[in-house]
Amino acid sequence: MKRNSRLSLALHTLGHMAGDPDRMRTSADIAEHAGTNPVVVRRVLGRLRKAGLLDAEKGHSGGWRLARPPQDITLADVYLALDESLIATMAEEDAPNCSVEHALHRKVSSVMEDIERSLIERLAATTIAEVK
Amino acid sequence: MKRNSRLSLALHTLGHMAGDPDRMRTSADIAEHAGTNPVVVRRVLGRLRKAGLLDAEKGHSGGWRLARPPQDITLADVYLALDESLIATMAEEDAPNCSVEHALHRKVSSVMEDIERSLIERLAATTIAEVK
DNA sequence: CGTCAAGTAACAATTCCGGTTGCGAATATC
DNA sequence: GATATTCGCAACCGGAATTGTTACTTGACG
Repeated sequence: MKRNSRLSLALHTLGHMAGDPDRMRTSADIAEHAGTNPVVVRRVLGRLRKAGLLDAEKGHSGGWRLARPPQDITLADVYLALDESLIATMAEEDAPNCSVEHALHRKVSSVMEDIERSLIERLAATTIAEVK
Repeated sequence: MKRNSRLSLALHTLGHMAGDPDRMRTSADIAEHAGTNPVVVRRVLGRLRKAGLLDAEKGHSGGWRLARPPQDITLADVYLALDESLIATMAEEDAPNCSVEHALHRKVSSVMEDIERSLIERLAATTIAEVK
């Protein structure tokens, strides 16, 4: 798998879960379908669990399941749960003693923050139940 | 220097050039001011040269200079010249034989493209002459 | 008690990026 | 014309980040 695959893996999995919310899935099942490793799956889905989007149960007949109805989970929820920005932030300068550098950083950072807000707004408009 | 520093370096340098457009600067000068290496500077500024934003001259009294008045160079020009997206693209799946995967990819990609357009629009509203 | 599955730590493999060196080409100065 | 200076470029190194993998622990169910 390539880079930046965490969001892809998370959305892909939740998309399938939305289609059959009651089914319990193990990380091995999910990993096989997604073409990756069970540990990787647990790493990614663990974030979603901590964010309250998924429930996980151990032992026999254990696995993963949606913690909320799929209509109540938006793409923004998943994006924010992963805490992994798709919007690059400006490289912070250690010693911003240059006024030009400082002004540029402020300007571009301001734009990027607006863009990030806009992205979240767009993602919040779609739930995982709508993606099939 | 950290990641995503190419745009920072480019904008920083052009910002200074905008304040004194006639001065010729060598990559060694620029590198020292930016705290990096002359070769790195040439790598980054070389892209801007190919995009028509900068002129470079070899030999004695050679160096770098703006190719256009600073009022005619926007942040978007620099961003596009570097051909380095600040917006992450979705990991392309090799075999998109999964309909959920496919639908998700289309949905998210569509949003990301809108966001990228929006970013460029925002960057195009500011010229390097305005950042001081 | 044994099995199954998540949770987690540790390590290897890969990729990406800036930094560095070296050399060639072009141009100004002597 | 010789020399010095500067960009252009290719090759390689090293660090950082990410994914893949192994191994072990914890907890739940039959």
